[in-house]
Amino acid sequence: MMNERYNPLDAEPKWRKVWEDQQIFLTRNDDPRPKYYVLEMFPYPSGRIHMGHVRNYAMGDVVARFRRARGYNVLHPMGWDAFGLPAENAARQNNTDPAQWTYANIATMRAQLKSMGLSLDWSREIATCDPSYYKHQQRLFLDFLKAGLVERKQSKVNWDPVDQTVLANEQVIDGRAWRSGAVVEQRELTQWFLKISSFSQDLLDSLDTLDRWPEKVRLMQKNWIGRSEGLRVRFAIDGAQKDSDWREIEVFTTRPDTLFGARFIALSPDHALSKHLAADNPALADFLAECARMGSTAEAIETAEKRGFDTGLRVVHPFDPGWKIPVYVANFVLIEYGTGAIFGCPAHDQRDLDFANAYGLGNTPVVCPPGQDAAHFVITATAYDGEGALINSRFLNGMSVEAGKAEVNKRLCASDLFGAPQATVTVNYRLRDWGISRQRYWGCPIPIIHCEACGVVPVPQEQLPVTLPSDVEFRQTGNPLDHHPTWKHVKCPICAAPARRETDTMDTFVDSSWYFARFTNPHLTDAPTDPATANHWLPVDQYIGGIEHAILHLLYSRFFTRAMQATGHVDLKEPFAGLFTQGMVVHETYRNASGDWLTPSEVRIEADASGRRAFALQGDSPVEIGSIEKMSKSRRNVVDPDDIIGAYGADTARWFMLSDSPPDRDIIWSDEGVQGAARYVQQVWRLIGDLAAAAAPPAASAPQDLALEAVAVRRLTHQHLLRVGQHLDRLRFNTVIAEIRKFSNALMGHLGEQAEPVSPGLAFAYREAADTLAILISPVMPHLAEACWEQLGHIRSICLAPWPEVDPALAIDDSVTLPVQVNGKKRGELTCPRDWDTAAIEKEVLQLEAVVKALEGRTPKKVVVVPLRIVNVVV
RNA sequence: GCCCCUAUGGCGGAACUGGUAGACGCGUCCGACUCAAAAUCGGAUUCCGCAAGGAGUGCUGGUUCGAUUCCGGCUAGGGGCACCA
Repeated sequence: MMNERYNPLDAEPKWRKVWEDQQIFLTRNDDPRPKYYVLEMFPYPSGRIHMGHVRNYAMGDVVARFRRARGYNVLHPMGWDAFGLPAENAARQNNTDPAQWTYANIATMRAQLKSMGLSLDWSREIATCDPSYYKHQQRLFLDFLKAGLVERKQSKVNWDPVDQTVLANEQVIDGRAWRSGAVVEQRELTQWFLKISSFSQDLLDSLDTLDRWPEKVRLMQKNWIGRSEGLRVRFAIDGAQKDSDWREIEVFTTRPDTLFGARFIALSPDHALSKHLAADNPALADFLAECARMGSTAEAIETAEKRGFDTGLRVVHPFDPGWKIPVYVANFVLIEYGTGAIFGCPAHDQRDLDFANAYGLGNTPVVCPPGQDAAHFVITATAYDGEGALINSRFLNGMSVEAGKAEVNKRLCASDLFGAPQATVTVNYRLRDWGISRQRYWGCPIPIIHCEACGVVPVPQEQLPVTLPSDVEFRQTGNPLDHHPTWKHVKCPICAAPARRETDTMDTFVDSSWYFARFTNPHLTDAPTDPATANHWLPVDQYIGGIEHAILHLLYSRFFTRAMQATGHVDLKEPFAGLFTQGMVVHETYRNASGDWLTPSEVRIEADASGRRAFALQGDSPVEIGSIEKMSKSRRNVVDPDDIIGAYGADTARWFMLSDSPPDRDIIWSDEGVQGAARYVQQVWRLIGDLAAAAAPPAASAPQDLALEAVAVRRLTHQHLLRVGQHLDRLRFNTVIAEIRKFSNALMGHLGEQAEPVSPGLAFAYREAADTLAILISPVMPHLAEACWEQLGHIRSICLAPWPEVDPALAIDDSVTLPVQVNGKKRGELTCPRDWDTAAIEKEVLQLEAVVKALEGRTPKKVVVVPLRIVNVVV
């Protein structure tokens, strides 16, 4: 018998070498088995992996290994989201080359990921900063351009004054830049846009088909797309010339039912009419300038008063030619949404009420809440936006809000203003087009040439890739490509005249919007994808990553897949059939008396019945144990994966990462927990050793008659095999681990009670149990599983072993133990054959001593028998 | 402000579609081994109670033979959106 301790630090590298030498995780595109594509969000090569990566990739690897054992041809690739600002910042600080910095980081992190024992097909590795990748991204851009999915337009953009670049709306959080944290300014620039809004409705509708996505993510995307149905209404400007450009104002409203409550029209300061009027009205021009200066931070918006400027214009109410309504320019009206103009109904919209109260415009209640007296219902400081009956609204009086909307829609769509319908029913979306221009060096160049004569000219496909120059200067602020002496000067592809390259590069979210497709044929040189292969592998069956990408990355990828479908690169709409969002890794924080944060490795913990205390290793002074928070450099509550793997091995780290907490919730990293996992590694090793000593040879067949205890062991095996498989299917890794521990606990208990010698039947049962245990742990602890497998006498890698089949006859007991309740309180148990009918159970239950006692002579009113579950005697 | 999610022992959490609440682990306590410690192994561990027994899944009401699970009302914590008309 061999009961030496298992040494993961020796064993793990050995097994990884075996996998690599035998190319076990190489995936062939022409493998005939059913496909399964599992993908974890690829990392940004920041320098080192962190515990969040360990958790993410451990989960994906369990899925990959489990599916492989279940007979699937698994695609499980890895790559690098390698463009982005940190490389440029490092270049600026240390005078290094962004490419060198990035590739050095990749080398470090690749080695770290390999030390985790992930079953990745490294032959498919890609880096988005490599010309062999971004060449195809440029091709996609040009194809999208041709298909009308790209637009160049002047637009008001979010400008990050620190990073000196443009940000998408999604990258502005509380008025601040998502990366630099700077307060974002508004600027007018010409930008490239991807027309994500042309898919608004489809992106919304298809959310319903994503039944293996978290409800939360679908809801967030739904809100982000922000569909609202309403009416565009054209108001004639009072006294305007018939043929004037400024004879009407169009507004968007979702409350046409409140049209008789209108008190004003408000234009956005950026509305064309506002600017037109300001041209010969200096006071208005001043007001517009003031609005432009106003910050867009959350606080600024929160505290900003509603301010307006009376233009002096009046419009005509669409239902009453004699009713004139004043036109204001108001600071709270957004140019980007709807038509950039609204009609104000103060009684039923809080913003409108605030504005009306500030300018003495009054209000007319037109919706009367249920139970209120219409004659006495007044609005003063709080608008009413609920349901009710319409009042003060002529032909709408008495109608519900819903009916009123329908009536107004019907009438206004049918009536005429200047030869066109006065109103149209429309749908508005909050989702806006995706501005991708960035004034940065370390990104994918936009393959466009600007020519004085020919205008905007796409770079001809055969000239792709447009590569980044390597000799760049980072000491100036702004875009290094713009400062480069030669790079941007080219000949126009059409007329050969001197022309200028586009110096903006693409938002890095573009890079990650199609990498999952590239993995299917990653080294193809003449096209982004080969559609047959891409269509075979896609969609990704299981995608795993952080919830922080719920909107940005996932929505962009959904758009990109549609755009790639429209341009013939793939033939599907939804890239990710299954999505799983894992929780963060969190840890206690430690602070010494002078308020400095300490890392976990600088702290010693003492615990007894009175609680836990911490002391600094240096000086042994007491340390305050603070709140549990996401691992971060600022709080120093980080644990380095290298340290853990170096001390305990990868299997222990993986096992602990997946135990305890449900995978979608945060997990608290604790040293005690890791030690528990390390203990279990040794337990399994001992148990397998003991079982191996008593087990039948590999591939032995079952003896004819099995003794009772042999059947009992087989039942244990098949019952736990069944449950582990069920939990794995549902990605419930914490309960997977609990079931495996239950199984090994039961086997240890059994082995402890068993007297020598072992019968042939029992030897067979041990063989089955040990083989099964090794396979059950193999997705989570692959190195240990290999060592156990070898110990059990197997020659080929456990990675090639099929997942055992559950024998239903063994997985299901033929007798059941039913809890017996009297009036809902448990009083006893009844063990009976599985197939007993209700009547037999009822009869037996009423004779149970505990039941008779609890009845105290009373007659049962009713006996509820739930088959295989419970019996309840009701008195 | 609007929308959503969550709440179970000392701690992380388990409980399939309404059916024995607390699986599995961590911690703690007791014991074995040891000169001793570590490691390891065995036992106990929701609360009250010596016990019989009783109470118990944030609070509160309801549906049900039976509720952690379903419904209504609250409280607390977390998240998303936010002058979106």
